[in-house]
Amino acid sequence: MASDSPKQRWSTAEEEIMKATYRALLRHGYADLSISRITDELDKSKAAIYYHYDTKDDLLVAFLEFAVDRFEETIETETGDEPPEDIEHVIEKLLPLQPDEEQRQLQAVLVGLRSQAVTNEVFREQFTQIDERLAATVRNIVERGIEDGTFRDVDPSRVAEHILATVNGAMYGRVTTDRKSAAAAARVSLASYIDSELRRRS
Amino acid sequence: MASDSPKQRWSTAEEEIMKATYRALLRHGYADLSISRITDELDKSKAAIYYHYDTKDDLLVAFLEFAVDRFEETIETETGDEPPEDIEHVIEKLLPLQPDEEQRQLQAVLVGLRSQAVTNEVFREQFTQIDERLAATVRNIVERGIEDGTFRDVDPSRVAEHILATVNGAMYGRVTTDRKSAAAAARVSLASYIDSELRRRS
DNA sequence: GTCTATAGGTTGATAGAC
DNA sequence: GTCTATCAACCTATAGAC
Repeated sequence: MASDSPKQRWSTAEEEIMKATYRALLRHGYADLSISRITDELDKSKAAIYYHYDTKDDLLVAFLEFAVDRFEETIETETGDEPPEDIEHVIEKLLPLQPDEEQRQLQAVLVGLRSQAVTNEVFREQFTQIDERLAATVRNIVERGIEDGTFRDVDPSRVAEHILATVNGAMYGRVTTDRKSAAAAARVSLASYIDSELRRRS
Repeated sequence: MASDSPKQRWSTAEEEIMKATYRALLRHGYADLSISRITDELDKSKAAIYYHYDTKDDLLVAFLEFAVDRFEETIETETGDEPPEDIEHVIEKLLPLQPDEEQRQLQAVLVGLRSQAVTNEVFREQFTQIDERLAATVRNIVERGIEDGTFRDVDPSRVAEHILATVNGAMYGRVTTDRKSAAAAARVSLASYIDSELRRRS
């Protein structure tokens, strides 16, 4: 009942396994991930992993949740009451102009996991929900902007999907190509779009 | 010397292997691709594959070229002289409103390959070039539009990156989520953006 | 060029001791 | 909960016959 002791999702051992999986994925990528390679990053044996997870698939599903949690923590967005700034804020969280190493790594791992969504239904459901939540966040901001008169009477859903697709695509390009300034260029153009197409002329 | 017999990139046997690899990737995804699984889709033995390709890696690099060729064939764009329509044309090629099964499959395979670009330099260089060519195509159209007065004096490079990111992101979402109408919504909003932000008011 | 057979290594997973 | 030792299955790759 106390305010601390928040229901733990991961025991200490499990969290160590998740972190080792994270490091192994960074080093080898999803296609070359194996239990042995996770063990290489972990101060435990293979059998220890199988004590906590029945199969490799179970471990991967758990890791997907772990990575998604981390992702959604980093974009947790305390939303203000200035729609244009709120949108900028969300975009900066999703597609930082100058991402630090931690952000780049998490995105790289997520892209590896997300590609599995093509053939794995559990993964696809997770990423469907992620995009659903992100689109809803943007849509809500646009709706508020329309109500308070900051934004034109656009279709909030369409605009939200446009923004989400651009941000996702720019991030995708950032981790799968060497086109260093492409993501920033897309972001600048997106901001200018929001300003000119969304914002009501005064 | 004759106009036919264009330098063949793939022998008959090699093309059969590439097509079998394609089918195996569709069925199992990149992470679970093996020579045996390619053989399952092929009327040849494992040894036959190793006669044509020294290692699995060599085969995968060859397949990457094969898939990229197919992709660039499908978007080969006979460009007209009406910039707004040319852009619409390119976008429809990259992100069809109603993709047929063949288009969906090729995109699914490409997303699987592209995720390898995160950890594999050869793959990353290929996708860097693909995006470079696509961005250049869009940029050229925008530049022509500015010159002939159809478009406003926007930054062609930024706008091109914006369009490419949106299209890539919407395609990415299409093959990795179940959000069926998201891609179409993004495309409609993108078209409206091009019309309102790019097109010069008359 | 393609085959069968096989070598040698790694994989996911388990048994049994502590 | 974690360990070592082990297994069968599968993997990439090659040898040698045709």
